[in-house]
Amino acid sequence: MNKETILVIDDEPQIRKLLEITLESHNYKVVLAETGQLGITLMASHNPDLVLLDIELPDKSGQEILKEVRQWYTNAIMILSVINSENDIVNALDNGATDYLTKPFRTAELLARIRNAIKRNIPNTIDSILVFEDIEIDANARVVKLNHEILKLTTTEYNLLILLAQNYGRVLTQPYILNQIWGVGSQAEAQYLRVFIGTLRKKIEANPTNPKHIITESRIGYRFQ
Amino acid sequence: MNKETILVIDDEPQIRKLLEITLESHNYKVVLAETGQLGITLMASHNPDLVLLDIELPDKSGQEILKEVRQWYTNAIMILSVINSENDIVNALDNGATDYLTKPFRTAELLARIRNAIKRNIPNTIDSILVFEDIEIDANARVVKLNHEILKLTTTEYNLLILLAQNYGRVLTQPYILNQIWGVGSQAEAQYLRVFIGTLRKKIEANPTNPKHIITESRIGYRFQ
DNA sequence: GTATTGGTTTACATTTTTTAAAACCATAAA
DNA sequence: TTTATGGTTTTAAAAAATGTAAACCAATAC
Repeated sequence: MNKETILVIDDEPQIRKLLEITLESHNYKVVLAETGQLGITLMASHNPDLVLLDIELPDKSGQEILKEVRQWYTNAIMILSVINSENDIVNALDNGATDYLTKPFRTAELLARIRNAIKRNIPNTIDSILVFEDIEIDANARVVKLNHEILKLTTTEYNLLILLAQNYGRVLTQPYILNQIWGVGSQAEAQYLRVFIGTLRKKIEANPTNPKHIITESRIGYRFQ
Repeated sequence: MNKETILVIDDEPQIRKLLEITLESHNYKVVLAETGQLGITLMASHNPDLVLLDIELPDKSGQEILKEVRQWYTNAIMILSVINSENDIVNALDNGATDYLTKPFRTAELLARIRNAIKRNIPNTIDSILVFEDIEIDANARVVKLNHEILKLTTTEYNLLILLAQNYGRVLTQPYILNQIWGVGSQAEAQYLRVFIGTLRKKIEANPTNPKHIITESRIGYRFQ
């Protein structure tokens, strides 16, 4: 499964570093922002599963950010703050914060509250469905259909197809594909790729010998269309 | 609009009285319980919008209550406790508490957290009856029928089936299922899942060796159809 | 106390997937 | 025609994941 992404918006470098290390060691993907404005941009571009938001930022107050982003951002926003005033807490919660934790926080509690908050996120219903003539890929459900019939693909086959399909029309080089699917340092295993391209073609091409979807670009790589 | 109902489970009469007055003056309907056992009964009969649960009760620990009722009660449960130990907080949240507030609490903060928690309740009974060919699931009545015959399912079997059925057509990863059914940190117990998938298949599949409903997606998880 | 029920564990058989190697094919350059 | 290059197919072996039966244990009902 994909790692969950957490965006940290805090102006203190030490806090950012601390959170980055803590969260990454618990298998989250971490994105950092130093200012509120950058934070908002990153929320829009990365759509993180959770935002850790410092309420006091140099450029913009956390309360303002909350009001602004709650128009379109629906995942969890947890406030981290040195301020323990009741007024701030009430305002933050009423402005749409999911939770409010005062600094200094305890790590295990923070992590438990993060798990809790992410669990309550409303699952994204915008189905990312890609359709290419007879092939239909629903990345959300992890289901691929050929002529409306569900196809059985192995993990590697599926990952490869997704990679190609998400870059349809574009030639992906062999080293790039190998790195994406088999990880770094697998250039030597260029042979695997041919094997899996072969099995994929057998499953999705009407005529595997004369492929319509997975096109070989000799000496370069492959292209999906 | 109908008044929102809050169930208070606490053994101290002064706290009950205080909460009753505070909450009623903010236009909530309040139900009181002195013991854990009575609290559970009232949760079942009144289905309150939120439960305020003291973690230390004479007859039953709040943690036990949490584990027990989270099988069927989905609205918010807020823990109120004099205990401020990190361990208790983490356990409560991982056992399904919505929030954890230490006594003495501040009234405005409590009210803001209550508003916040109730807002996040998942509205009930939207599509409580699911039908898949020979299988009929009435989540409201907690009844599953196979060819119009009522099936006897254990709690775990039922929860697993509901989880799969509510996400029909979508592949659910093993870690996700484990977290949903057995709680946080149960990835190690991947074996349970196989056993229960097995027993479920025996009960709902015409031919358990060649399942039509619960499909295995090797290395990923399972899909219901 | 005994029986029953449901959840947990263990052990092992079975199946699926991945890796690896080798044989084979097609095409174009020498 | 031969050789080099890249691509495809087949097969075998290894590794990993899945399924199933049965033993075990705790809680509850009788």
